[in-house]
Amino acid sequence: MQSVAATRETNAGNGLTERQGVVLEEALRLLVDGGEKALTTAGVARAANCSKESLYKWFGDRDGLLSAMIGFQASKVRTLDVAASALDAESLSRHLVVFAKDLLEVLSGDVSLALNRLAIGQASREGSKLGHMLQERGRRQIGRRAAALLEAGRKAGLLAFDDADEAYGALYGLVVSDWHLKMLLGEEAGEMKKGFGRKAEQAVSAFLTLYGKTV
Amino acid sequence: MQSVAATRETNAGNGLTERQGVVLEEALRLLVDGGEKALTTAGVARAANCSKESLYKWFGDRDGLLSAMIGFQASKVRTLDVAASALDAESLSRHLVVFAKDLLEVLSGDVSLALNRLAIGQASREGSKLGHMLQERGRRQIGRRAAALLEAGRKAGLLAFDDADEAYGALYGLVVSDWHLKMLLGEEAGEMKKGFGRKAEQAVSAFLTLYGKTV
DNA sequence: TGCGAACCGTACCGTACGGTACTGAATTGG
DNA sequence: CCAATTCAGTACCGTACGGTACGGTTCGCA
Repeated sequence: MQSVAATRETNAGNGLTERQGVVLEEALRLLVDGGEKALTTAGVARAANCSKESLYKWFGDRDGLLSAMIGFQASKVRTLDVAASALDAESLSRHLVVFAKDLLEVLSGDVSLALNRLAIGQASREGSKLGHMLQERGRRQIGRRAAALLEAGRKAGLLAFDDADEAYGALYGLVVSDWHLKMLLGEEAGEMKKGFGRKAEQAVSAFLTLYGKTV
Repeated sequence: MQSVAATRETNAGNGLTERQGVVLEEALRLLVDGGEKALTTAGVARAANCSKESLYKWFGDRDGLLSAMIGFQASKVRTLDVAASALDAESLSRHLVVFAKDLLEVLSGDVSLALNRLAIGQASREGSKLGHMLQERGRRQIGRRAAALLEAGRKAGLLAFDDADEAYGALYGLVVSDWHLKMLLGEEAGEMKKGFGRKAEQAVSAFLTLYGKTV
């Protein structure tokens, strides 16, 4: 990085320089590969070719680094808004299946699993600050996408529910079941990914049986 | 263990002396209170009034202690077998609701959450040995209870499903949804426990809509 | 050309943890 | 009453980590 013009925050509204983004990327790679234990300040500095002093200047302390990693990763995942096109029963079903597959893909991603493990590990102490961040910045996003989809389905007379949260909870549970926990516990994700398509279709079919208006 | 007479394993078939059981109990308390970071060998020794040397003699190393803790806790949770009584639609529903509530109670328990957090934290490295233990000794138990219940329902002509695992997956998902993850991430469990009853009934109702034979 | 800011690389410090070794007390069996 | 075993308590060692300080270098800027 050189002249301040080029160093200026190029990374959305994060207040992060691109150099810092590169460092966070490297830190995420370390976390994914070796878990929290591998995420040492010296290790990050070595991997990213920066000095520990810079790390502390940019992120304050180790916890600040962790928070920045979660915020950084969340900022990269933009949930595309559903084009509120006219829905019929068939297109709603297709949209739901796509959503279900995306959900499974996101939850089984390397970085997602690593960050969830990190936040869960820190949940006992420290008031679960990271847990709230992950919940807010991650789940809320995909939850909004689902809520919009469900609401559109209801507006189109294709779905019937009183409580949108309850309906979303059912959809989430049918799609994810205990797969997420199994993956967090270390079950090989590679073997399970093949079943995502079938699982998504089954879950959506069941969800429509519960909440669909069409017979 | 020495003269084998006085020190004999009094704790089921675990090969554990009762003294060792007390130590593990204390270790679990430390883990629940302060997370993995609080579970130091010196801390356990101090809390349990034993020497570090004894800890290493009994459990080998720190990982052995962790494994022993999981095995010890699992050995205390005995899943009562369902009395294969004659089922009608109403009693099946009641049994399912009880199962759902028990499931939520177990998953939201202090020790369960702490051990799951511990195993998840260790999942990245070490081939997730603890994760498999937890999966095998914990989930398998309650899964068997559910499988027996579902099978009884099918035998009685009250449930219709081809794949028992799939049906159980749906039941689990409808009951638990994302509550488990939220609690693992540090969401206050106290506030949520009030909703367990309603949640269980809703989930069972939905499950019977999907897999019940009675109209 | 000289100044200052940012930064890399490394050395350093205090601490805390896992694991081992030793000592003295208690208990047991003969 | 004595010898043997176990164990608590403590001291100790090596290591690794979080955090800080410093020398040297690059680069923009005047």
